[in-house]
Amino acid sequence: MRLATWNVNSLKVRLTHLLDWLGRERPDLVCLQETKTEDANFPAPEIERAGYHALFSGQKLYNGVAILARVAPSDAVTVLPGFADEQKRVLAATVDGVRVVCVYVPNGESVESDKYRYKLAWLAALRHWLGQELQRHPQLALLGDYNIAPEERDVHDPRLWQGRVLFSEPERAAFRALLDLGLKDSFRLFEQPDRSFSWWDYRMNAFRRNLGLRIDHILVSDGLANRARASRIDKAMRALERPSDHAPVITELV
DNA sequence: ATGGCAGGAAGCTCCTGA
Repeated sequence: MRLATWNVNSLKVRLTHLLDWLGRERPDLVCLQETKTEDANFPAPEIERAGYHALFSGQKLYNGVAILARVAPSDAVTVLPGFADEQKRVLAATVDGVRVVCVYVPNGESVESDKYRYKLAWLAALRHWLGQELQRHPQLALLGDYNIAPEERDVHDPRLWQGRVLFSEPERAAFRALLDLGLKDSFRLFEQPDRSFSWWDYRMNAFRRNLGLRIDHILVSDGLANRARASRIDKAMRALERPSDHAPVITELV
């Protein structure tokens, strides 16, 4: 079973890239973030023609998440229980016996921002809910744009990013708190190239210079970790014309 | 160098992202 996550930064703009990529990689399951697409405008026919069922929870302008799966998903949830939120950032469903949770974690803007406090509160609510989900679903995967680089090796210049949003200690602590629930960072279960990142700023030729962060992750429960066989970042998608600023992350399970 | 680049909605500029 091949699991993937990709922040597409507008599904409308990235649809051709997505369909080409689905045909080439044939993932069994894909979590999308930043679809920026209202449900009424979701390109369900094109996705279905590519061989995928689609669940989606979107809104105009910002946010928006979707789950694409070759097997029909069931038991969908579109809200973070106990956390009133207008923003469409969560989608969970069961796919082929695996509980899949797709998240678009708030960016936070800066550590001084109200959005940063919202980010930390949101992450606390996610952790609380996931604790319950794991009790019910030992085979669980949490995929998405976490907007957190967990370790120094996930940041092109840790000294530059020290204390800043996406790499601040409270955010990294929130990430570790997710691991403490019994989740593993599937990318780090395998040997990886140095300076592996999943996001590069559009500006300053950041991609060409590989000035990136690894902020998109696939965490798997202990019940799934022993099925993991490989994980990688599909950096080539960031090199295309008119790319998303994020590259897809793919984890293979037996 | 708080710059730069991209998407969306609006409408010739602004907000947000990371």
